[in-house]
Amino acid sequence: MGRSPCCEKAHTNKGAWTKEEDDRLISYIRAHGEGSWRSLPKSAGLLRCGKSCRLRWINYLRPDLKRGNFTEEEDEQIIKLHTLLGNKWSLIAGRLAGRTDNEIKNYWNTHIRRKLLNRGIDPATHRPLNDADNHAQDQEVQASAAATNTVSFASSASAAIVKQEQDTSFTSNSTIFSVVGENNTKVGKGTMLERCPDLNLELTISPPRLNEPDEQFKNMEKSLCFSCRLGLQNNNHCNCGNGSNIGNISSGNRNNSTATSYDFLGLKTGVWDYRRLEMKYGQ
DNA sequence: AAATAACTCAACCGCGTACAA
DNA sequence: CTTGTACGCGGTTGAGTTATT
Repeated sequence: MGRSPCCEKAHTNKGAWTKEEDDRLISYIRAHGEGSWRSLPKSAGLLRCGKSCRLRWINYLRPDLKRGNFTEEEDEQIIKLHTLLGNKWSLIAGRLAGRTDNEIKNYWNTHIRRKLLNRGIDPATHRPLNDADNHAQDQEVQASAAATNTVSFASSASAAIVKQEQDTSFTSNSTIFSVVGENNTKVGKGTMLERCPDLNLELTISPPRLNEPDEQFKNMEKSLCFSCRLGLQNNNHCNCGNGSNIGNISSGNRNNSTATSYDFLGLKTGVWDYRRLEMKYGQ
């Protein structure tokens, strides 16, 4: 299928935006709201392509943008989210108020990458540098792991870094969602990984586990909410009390036996929404 | 002070996907 | 079901800025 150009290339400005263009865009969006990017430039009297307008608004002009330097907390949050999601910058940005995907992507490439390299961690895999042997071992074990329907959250990166339980399965009433390590094994509660196994951290949808989990894992599953299991203890979606804030369970009654939906990584989710994730991220 | 290397980040480009016709 | 359009995303580029020699 042929693809039409996103806009008329002729008669459009390119490069840096002028103050006047910014003002026009801001006042137009204030009056008419976001959206209809293709027709916006003409309506707003801008000689820009719609795509360019959208980008300018989202990355620079939006009033809710934070701007300014990233804090240490934000750094760590980005690293943690990148461990889970890989280069899904928009998803990562969704978890950081006032930050854009472009901003985070740039910041990752210019600062955090270097920071991780200085720590001796490969920013692409979150594994210690020169860890090829371990990787081969992990792959071997993975080959024997049981097959499940898989939601691949990150195709390339996705390796867990220390201080995070490898098996972050949680039970949502009738369905078990598992975020499992590549070697499909669990590490006891409180165990710190001394090295970074090449965790795939794929979200899997599978029937409830039949075999009895270890006692310590039963306890862990009872005491930690999904948010905490993802290593996001400090976010405002924690609802188990182990994190800092009251959670954000949208169905209201946490103990209700009916389906419960969670605000997962900024996406209002329930059982069906996980399927949407599968469609989007499944390979 | 000048040259140039390194860095930053706004903007661009191409592709994939959702959706309407 | 097919086709066309619009949008959103991730990778890349390059102009401007800062640091170093």
